[in-house]
Amino acid sequence: MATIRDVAKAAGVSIATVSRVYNNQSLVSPQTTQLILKIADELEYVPNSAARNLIMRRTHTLGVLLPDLYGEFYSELIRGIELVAHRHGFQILLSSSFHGPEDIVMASKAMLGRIDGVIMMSPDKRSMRTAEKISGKVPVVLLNPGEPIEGCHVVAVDNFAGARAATKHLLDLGHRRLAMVAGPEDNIDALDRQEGFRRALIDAGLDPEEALVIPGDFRELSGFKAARVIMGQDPRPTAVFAANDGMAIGLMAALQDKGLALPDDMAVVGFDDITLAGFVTPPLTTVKVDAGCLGGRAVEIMLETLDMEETAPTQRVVLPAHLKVRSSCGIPAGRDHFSRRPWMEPEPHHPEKPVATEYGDEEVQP
Amino acid sequence: MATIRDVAKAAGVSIATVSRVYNNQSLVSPQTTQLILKIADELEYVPNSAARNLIMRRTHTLGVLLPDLYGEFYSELIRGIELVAHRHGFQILLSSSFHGPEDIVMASKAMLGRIDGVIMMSPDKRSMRTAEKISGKVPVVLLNPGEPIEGCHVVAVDNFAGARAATKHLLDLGHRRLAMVAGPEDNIDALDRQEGFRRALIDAGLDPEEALVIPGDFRELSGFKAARVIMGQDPRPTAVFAANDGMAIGLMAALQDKGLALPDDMAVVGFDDITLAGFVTPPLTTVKVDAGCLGGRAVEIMLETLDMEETAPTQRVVLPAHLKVRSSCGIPAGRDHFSRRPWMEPEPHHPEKPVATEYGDEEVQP
DNA sequence: ATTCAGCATGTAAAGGGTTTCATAAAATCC
DNA sequence: GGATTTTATGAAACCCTTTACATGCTGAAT
Repeated sequence: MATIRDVAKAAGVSIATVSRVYNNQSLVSPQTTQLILKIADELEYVPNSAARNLIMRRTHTLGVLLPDLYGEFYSELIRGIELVAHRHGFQILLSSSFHGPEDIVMASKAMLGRIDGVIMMSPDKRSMRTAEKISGKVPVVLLNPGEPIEGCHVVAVDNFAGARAATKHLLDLGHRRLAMVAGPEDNIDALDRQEGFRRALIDAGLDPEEALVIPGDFRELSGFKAARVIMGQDPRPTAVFAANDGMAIGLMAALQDKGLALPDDMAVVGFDDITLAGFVTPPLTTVKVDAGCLGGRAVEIMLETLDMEETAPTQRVVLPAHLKVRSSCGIPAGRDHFSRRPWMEPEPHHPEKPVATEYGDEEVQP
Repeated sequence: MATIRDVAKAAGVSIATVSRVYNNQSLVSPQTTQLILKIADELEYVPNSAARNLIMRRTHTLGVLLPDLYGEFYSELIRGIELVAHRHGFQILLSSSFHGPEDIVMASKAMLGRIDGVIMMSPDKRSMRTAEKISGKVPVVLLNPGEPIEGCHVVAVDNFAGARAATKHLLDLGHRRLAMVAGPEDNIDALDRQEGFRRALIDAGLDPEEALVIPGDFRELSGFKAARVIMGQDPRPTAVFAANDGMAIGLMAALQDKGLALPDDMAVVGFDDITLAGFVTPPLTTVKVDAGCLGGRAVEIMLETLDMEETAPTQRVVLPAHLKVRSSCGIPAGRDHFSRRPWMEPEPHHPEKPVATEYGDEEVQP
């Protein structure tokens, strides 16, 4: 592969001049620039990025560490991250599917020197300690950490409030026997959502210990299987809150298979508002989590931090999780003459429409 | 940040010795190794990856260029890529959301020197030329290219055969007035699927020009909107083939909103077999495309190529697209006593279950 | 004519590692 | 006990760039 030296030799100039053509053309005379560009093209010369990274100490790359990639949540998260990063000329160095804290440490070490910052979402609280190690080297933005980590920015989703609102909605609709399909037991989001559920029950004067909580793993099938447990109850719950939409949809499928009419025989509420949630029948009432926004916001905070040379105070952004009422919870009074899918907008999530500009209603906590 | 020099100085050894501790411990005496490790730990020294990349000419990183990240297909594709890459200690340098061929060239240039190879999926045929430029520098694996490119490996999904089989299935069920919701008109997969649809009609002695083809963009909403066009036809089609599951589900939602009973009033078939396809009601008949496998296989071919120093002959792997019959096409005779979701397996797509070992039925073309 | 600013370019020193080759000390051999 | 091999370490070259500084040159100002 041609190097800057080959080009310099062929053009009869020094490597410094070639370098200047690629970095600051105004420093080189037009004729020389043209000549070098022509020769570089013939030689198919492309500056070696690793070498530039090394000397410039700027990589235009963000490290992204995620616990998993399964499901639309992560899909949208990465999409949001990539979209904003791409817009600023940044690339993404991705690592995922960790088996433990050591694994995640290894991955982050392998990134050092090749990234300008790290955006990480921890699978569990234990692994969160990794962030402390990295934060001494490069800026870190944490996604939904259980608790804040010294020196790291945080962007979080208000899982607790969202779950509480969703549960309250069911209670307001008159339901008294509620069940929940929970997420993975070591997952921070899942835990927060479960807490929100319990809190809403307490708020309503019910005993959260009496509510049926079925373990799940965020996957559709675990929701599907949960139906059997629910159907076996006597008295049977009248409403179910699933910790994410995937499980909610799995649950709905199973309930419908067993002959239940939704939402009349059973109200179901999910969490995340994946795209498909609006397209199942009945449309799923859920809590909207803008995963793309979560990622996009994290990148913006990272880029801000990178722009300032002095270390800035750590930011903490909490994105709201809004209840999105559709039909699966039982159509609220006064809504039944609307189209079944009135929330439909012209072009949701369209690539042209920047995720990053939709943060109007976020709440910033100092 | 501590460098190898700092560690060497603190330990009273040369940088060569420190380097050897991290690369080939057997070259250094146990005592010295312990000392250096201890000091490195105190100094929080981590070898700079950019510097290693530069001199070793090995980055343990794969560049991934994708047209978009929207939807479960890309989600699973990346997941498959990452899973196999991770297992071999590789990281992923991701770039996506391109606005044109120049954009994609820029991105790939920014990767050079930081990657060992490129896995790329082109948004359109035009951009495919980019692959030629890169292939001179690093190995390239193309995902679903329109036509093969000199010097590049190819992993493709048999979109044509899949679409043909899906359409044939509808025809075999007795349907004669078919409609299709097509994908983006410059998208290679979408085009192949449309061709498969046409071919099946021709096979059945029908005129493909008479079949209604509604434009779509692979998103749920475009399927939802297509329902209006379909309902406006007279005589109305009795079956619809959607170019992907997202649009199929959107379509089903709209048809059900309009009061149609599925599959009796209208048969619907999708493409991709996203996880949710099995959980909508009625369960969606579709063509299974294992996106994770597609990505995983691409990584494996890449790693094989990287292992061999001489240039190996380019491989071409075509992954089959199997028809997956569920209920949305009208339950075939003899199936109606089965559970509505008989295909449910214990733990589909579980992370522990390696995507890479499921290639039993792929077809390799020399 | 001299001085000086400004421009185009070259020289050489980083940047942080790996690795070849050389060297000295220790272990092995006869 | 001297020759030879093995082992542990160091010196320096190298990977490919960027950039501070030096140089020579042109043209304007004095």
